[in-house]
Amino acid sequence: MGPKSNLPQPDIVGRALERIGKKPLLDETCIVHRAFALLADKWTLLVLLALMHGRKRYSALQRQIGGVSPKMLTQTLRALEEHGLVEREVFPEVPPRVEYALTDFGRTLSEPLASLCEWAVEHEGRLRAVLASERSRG
Amino acid sequence: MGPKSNLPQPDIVGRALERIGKKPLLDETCIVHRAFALLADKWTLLVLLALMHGRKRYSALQRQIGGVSPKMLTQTLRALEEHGLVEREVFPEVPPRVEYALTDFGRTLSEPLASLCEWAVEHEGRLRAVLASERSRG
DNA sequence: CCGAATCCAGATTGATACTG
DNA sequence: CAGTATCAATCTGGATTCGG
Repeated sequence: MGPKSNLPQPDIVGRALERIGKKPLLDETCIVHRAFALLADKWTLLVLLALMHGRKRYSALQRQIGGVSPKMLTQTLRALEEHGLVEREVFPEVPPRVEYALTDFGRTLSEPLASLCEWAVEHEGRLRAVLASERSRG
Repeated sequence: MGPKSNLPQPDIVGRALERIGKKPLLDETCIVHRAFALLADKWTLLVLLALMHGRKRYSALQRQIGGVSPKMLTQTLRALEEHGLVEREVFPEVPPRVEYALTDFGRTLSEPLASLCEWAVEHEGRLRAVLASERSRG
């Protein structure tokens, strides 16, 4: 986002870490630590990713995110709503309809999320191998 | 993987999602779902990020990652090792020394991780506000 | 009918003490 | 120094139930 592009080193992580500040690293007041605490959750990233496609109903989310129980989906959505990343809209209809959508703030996560997705897709072969060997050992 | 680069829209997420495939979205066989399951853990991202700086000893990691207990640090490191993202090296010395470092595979996560860090730093103000209001409500 | 709250069993996490 | 053991606490998820 920042037009700060004349840095000599191509070390993307180094650059990002420099921007974090001069903290030792990752102590609990560090914003990166805090941010990861919000996102690094079993369902949160998947819900955000699902909503990147656009506004969705509760039941659509439940169908698309395989394995999520209604309880955890609701819980995850409520947390995202509290954090200002997702908006919840209730339609007073019968049968009831509830829709969820990313807020503007939520949409700012599209780049990091897409980056993670691309990583997963790019390394699918190795990942599947890792996961397979993990299962065989229990 | 496919060199499919003549898409008209600059929608980074849409592009990433298209590259995931034509799956409905995020079912449990989807590699994105699987990959997130490996990474979306309370400590995993922080440990990986800490190791982006370079090779580190166990105690250095514990000091830098505020709040992590030895049990969870060991558990997280062992999982990362099993997944091929981190390498563990034991030096037969007294006192004992164990060092951890990212593997080549682990380093492929530098871009997504940096992207997340930049997001956190860029939105630090709003994030801190969100976290503050969360604490006040319990 | 759809969205969500409750209850309870099982898994996960964490603080602390301890060992090689 | 680098972990393991132990036990308490928290979190998770599925079944069931409720409410509009």
